[in-house]
Amino acid sequence: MSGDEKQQYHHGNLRAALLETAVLHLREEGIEKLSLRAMARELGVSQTAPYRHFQDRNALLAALAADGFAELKAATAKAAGKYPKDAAAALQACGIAYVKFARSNPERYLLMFGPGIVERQRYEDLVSNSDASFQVLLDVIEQAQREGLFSRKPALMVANTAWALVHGLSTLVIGHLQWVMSEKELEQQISLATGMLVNK
Amino acid sequence: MSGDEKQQYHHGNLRAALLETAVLHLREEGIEKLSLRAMARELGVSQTAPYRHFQDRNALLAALAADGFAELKAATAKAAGKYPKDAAAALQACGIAYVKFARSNPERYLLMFGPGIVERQRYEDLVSNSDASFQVLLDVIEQAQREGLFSRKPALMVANTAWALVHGLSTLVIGHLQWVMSEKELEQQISLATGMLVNK
DNA sequence: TCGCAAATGTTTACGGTGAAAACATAGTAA
DNA sequence: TTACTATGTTTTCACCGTAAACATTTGCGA
Repeated sequence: MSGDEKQQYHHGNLRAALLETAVLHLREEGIEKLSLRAMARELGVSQTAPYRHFQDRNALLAALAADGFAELKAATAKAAGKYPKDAAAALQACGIAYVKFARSNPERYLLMFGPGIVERQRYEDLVSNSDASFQVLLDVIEQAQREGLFSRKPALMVANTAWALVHGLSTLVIGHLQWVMSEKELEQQISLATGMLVNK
Repeated sequence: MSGDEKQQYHHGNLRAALLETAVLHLREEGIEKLSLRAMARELGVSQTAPYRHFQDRNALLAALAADGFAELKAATAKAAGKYPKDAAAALQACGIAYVKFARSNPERYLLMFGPGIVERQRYEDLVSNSDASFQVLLDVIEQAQREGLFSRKPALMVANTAWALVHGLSTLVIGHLQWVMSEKELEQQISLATGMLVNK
């Protein structure tokens, strides 16, 4: 795109630019205030230009959430990958990475799991990215079962439980607790929680 | 007041009526679409009348959430009260009641814990009702510890874990899972989850 | 009982929003 | 060059939240 400042009719990369500034706006003002018009203004583009790239506001939010799930998956997968031979440790690392993601992207996390997007199932890659991020956790759990943990418990229910736990910790840590804590305390909390699951 | 249908200047009970129809609108359309004007119209009242009872839209939502927490507290307390001598059973019952509340009031639940309300701490009874509903769970946990469960673990962290678990199950059951299940399966899932906590 | 203040509604008005429709321009491939 | 397609723009509409000024009712103290 070069460095010259000429006013161009075509922005050149509006879609990406929209998503980028949307993340910023989301972080600073929350979902309710996120306005297509304001973003268009900020990008020096007409108020209806965004509609060339997203069917409507909801679609923009869905894309934002889909990206979020991709990042979440990457973060947890990376953490879990560090302990290929110790599923309990992997689970714990995974949980920590999960909650940290939520903690450092609170508004986006709430968008991903909140009521902000209607008819989510209509957005293919939102669904698939979401499933993929769950799969990471599921894999860890299954690995754990191969190592003898969670014996005689239905795998899926265990995975549900584990996910519920980290998801719950995340949403609570994000906004609804005074007991939000230091990095260190947070890790202890997560360790204790996941530890209770693996029965240590 | 009375039963005659005369057009009256004063509605008589606008505040309560607003909250009531807000619950309905919330259930049917979600928070984003909930509009003061639409509600006013539906109640046959001018579009600015609601502002006599709520400072702004946010305050209305806060009141709605506060009511929700009161109901949640009542539901869990009632469930827990059935097992005064068996904390593990009480915890389980409490969890089931909690998730069922969320499941039957999904939009409201998401309002209570989501980003829909800004500056929650500014609304006194939202904060106090929220705290009170947490207290129910905390009491059960402490009772459990007196019975010897969760030995040698910090009480607060255990409570956090328990809350995270039921909260996580709730939000997941509400909207983000295909594995949303029958009433029976749900209870099994919760039993397994809380069971894993109490180490059974 | 009267009268007045507070509570509750109404009218009007402003600026912001999502979105549809018709039109303009730029880039691309024949 | 020429036509097609992708991308922006202008204009327009129907909403929305909410502030200000005004009206009516109600309830309470004299």
